[in-house]
Amino acid sequence: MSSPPSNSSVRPGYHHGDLRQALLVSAKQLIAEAGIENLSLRRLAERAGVSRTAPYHHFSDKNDLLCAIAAEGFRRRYRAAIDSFDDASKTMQEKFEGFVQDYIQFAVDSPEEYELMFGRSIWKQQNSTEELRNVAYPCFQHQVEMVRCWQECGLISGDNALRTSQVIWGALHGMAKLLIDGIYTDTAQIEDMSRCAIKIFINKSNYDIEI
Amino acid sequence: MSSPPSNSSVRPGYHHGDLRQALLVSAKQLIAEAGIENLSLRRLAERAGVSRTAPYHHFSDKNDLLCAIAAEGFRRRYRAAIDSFDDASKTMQEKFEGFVQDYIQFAVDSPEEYELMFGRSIWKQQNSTEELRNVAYPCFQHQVEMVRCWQECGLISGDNALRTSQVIWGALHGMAKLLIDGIYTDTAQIEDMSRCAIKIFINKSNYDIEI
DNA sequence: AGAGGCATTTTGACACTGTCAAGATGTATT
DNA sequence: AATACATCTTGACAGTGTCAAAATGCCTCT
Repeated sequence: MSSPPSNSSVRPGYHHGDLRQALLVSAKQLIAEAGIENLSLRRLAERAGVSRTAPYHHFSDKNDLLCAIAAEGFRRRYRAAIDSFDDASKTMQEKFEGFVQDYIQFAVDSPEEYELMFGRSIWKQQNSTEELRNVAYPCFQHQVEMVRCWQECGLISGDNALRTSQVIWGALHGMAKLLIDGIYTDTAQIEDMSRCAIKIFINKSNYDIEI
Repeated sequence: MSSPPSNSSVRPGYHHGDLRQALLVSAKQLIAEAGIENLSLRRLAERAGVSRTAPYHHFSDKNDLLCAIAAEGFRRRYRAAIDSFDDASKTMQEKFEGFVQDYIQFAVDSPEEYELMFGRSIWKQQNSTEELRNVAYPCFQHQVEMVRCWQECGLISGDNALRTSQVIWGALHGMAKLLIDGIYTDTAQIEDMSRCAIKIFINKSNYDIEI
């Protein structure tokens, strides 16, 4: 078969081929293995077979690299969220329940990636790249719009979608953080916690279908 | 006046006097100024006027130092929480509202201390000291007990105090984190957010007093 | 084809960091 | 006074992010 024109990682273009992509791949791998705090550009370079400072011609900064990885994650999450919410075969309540459970599950399944995407390191001060903001903010905005829908159909009470969304996201983010940071140590409670959160946020009058 | 026997920081006991205490004080100061990630034992030692490795005779580790500071913070928070909840002049609803607002306010006022106490660095893996756990867990437990009270008096719905407490704490922790980590950038919304959270968590039937 | 320009990579260096091993210093106890 | 012990210092090692300058290879233009 002839190689497809869009894919990379095979053609040796210049010196290395596609260092930028290789670095991103290795970085994600290293982060998943040992956590963000154990990611070093030097080891990354070594693993890619280049010298210590080679990465600096593809990322201005270590922070820049982290932002790029996070941006990738946001793009993926955004698409998944949209696909899930636009699934016509699901009721509004199912969509909300799915949103809650998927959110927590993502954090628990990929704690290091979650830590990177929503952690302070890339958001603190002026650390966030413009690219990161451009892809993350729509992702956040989408959550507000979903909450607005759930409010309009009566599933969730309240009129201010932004405030309500901030509280709900806060709850999911907080539970996720407490879990993956090691404060909530009993991971067997995850499902129960999610259910409890759903119960609290959904209008009582609408919540007589389930168990 | 003769110096009181309990206080320290004045008497030059051995070489330095009370290095351990001096390090804790300087560390808290440095953290408040520049954040946890910018705290280095070396600069700490320099500021205390001792050599780079002197701190290692009072703390086995950098992590050990951080845990000690966090433990101090938990002791203070625990006392404040108890004092507030045991205040007989406040209604149950006032206590809950105070709990929510105080929690967020503490995080916003002392973001670096909050980050240290509830951040991953001291909780991840086996990082937490036994001393830290011994003082932090009762603090967490107290929150569960408060929620149980609020449930028993009908202010908050649900029967499982632990689960409900996990969700409520999660929400507060999440909102606090999103604020101090720089994802929620508009700090003017703090009060509104707190109010919205209170409204969501309090039983609707009980919530006809306020505005 | 040759030459210049440019992206890419490397080597060297600097200023940091946490932490260990040995030795020196002072305090307290016998 | 001598010995034991806590405390502190010096030196060293292995890391880290990042900059400056030099080297290398690819592409394009003449």
